[in-house]
Amino acid sequence: MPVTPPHSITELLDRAHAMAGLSLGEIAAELDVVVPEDLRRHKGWGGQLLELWLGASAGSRPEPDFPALGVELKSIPIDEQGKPLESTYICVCPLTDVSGLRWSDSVVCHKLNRVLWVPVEGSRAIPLAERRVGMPLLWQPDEQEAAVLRRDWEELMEQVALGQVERITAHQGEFLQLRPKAANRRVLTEAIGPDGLRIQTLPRGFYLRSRFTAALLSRHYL
DNA sequence: TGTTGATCATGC
DNA sequence: GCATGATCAACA
Repeated sequence: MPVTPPHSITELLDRAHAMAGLSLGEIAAELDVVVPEDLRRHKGWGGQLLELWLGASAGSRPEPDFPALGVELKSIPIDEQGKPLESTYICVCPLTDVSGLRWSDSVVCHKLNRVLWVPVEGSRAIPLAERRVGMPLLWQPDEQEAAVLRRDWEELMEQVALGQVERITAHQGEFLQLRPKAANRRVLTEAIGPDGLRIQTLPRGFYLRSRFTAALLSRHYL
């Protein structure tokens, strides 16, 4: 029952491989964690269970789950055919002081530099406790993927910098999209407005389209 | 039926 | 409020 952070990539992968094939209920039992009825009011439960098992540093800091290893952990819900059921949240989008911000310095770039993807059966037809964990995949974007991600990011951030954040929709971006990320629609944060003045707007987050994660998974597993 | 916009829990 | 972990559910 690992709780200390892994000392190496190898150790992290060993732990992740040991999870493959287990159900969430089995893992929860090992960790003495209660399994909720469903995820409606426990949306991050699965991800946090994996964090516990793998020894990820807890907390809500804007840094990788395994700081010493530079690895970000992402659980990804998949259907019967192994295709992602949801887009993947990456991080919040800065909405002020963004002029001069470069891709290579961005949180998106850093987070996606090394990701440990852990597929989990996500069909709502399967009781939560019975959903199984799949084979983990340690991934780094290849040149083409990185180029598109960079372009998406630059286009979105340019609009943010120009005070056009409220004109951005989730339709934009080939791989990366910008969507609301908040407790509810009444939450406000500061942003740059159309006239360069500060405005209050809904916080936004960067997400990876499921089309992208689907390609990434199939490229490795197929 | 796939996506977009909205929402839920938690810690600080 | 902001950052983490995400999925829900209405609508195109």
